[in-house]
Amino acid sequence: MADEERQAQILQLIRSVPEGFVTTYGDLCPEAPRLPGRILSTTKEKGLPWHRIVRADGSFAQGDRQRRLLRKEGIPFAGKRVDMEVAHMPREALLAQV
DNA sequence: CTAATGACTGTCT
DNA sequence: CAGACAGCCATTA
Repeated sequence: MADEERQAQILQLIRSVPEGFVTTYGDLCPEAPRLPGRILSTTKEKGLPWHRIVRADGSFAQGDRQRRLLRKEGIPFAGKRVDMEVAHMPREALLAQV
């Protein structure tokens, strides 16, 4: 049952990311960054701001499709990647919201 | 049960 | 700055 708990926790964190900000896979699950990724690729949950989940270095996994959504939400860019200095929402901040 | 894979990450070349 | 490696967890073959 711990697995579902972990997944539910991750989903909740994803939902709590405010518009205009982004978070990383590592923040959603420091122990296994691949988990959030797998969940996002397999889950059928709707309305998830999956585009706000980016890599630790500010690059994103879904290429153009994601880039456009991010830009549309007014997320600051640093060249070709997301400006983490400004738009990054740390794990602690997400936990604090809940 | 073992091996391979994936929306990852930090460290080393 | 870009590419290669090894670690990490759960799913799939």
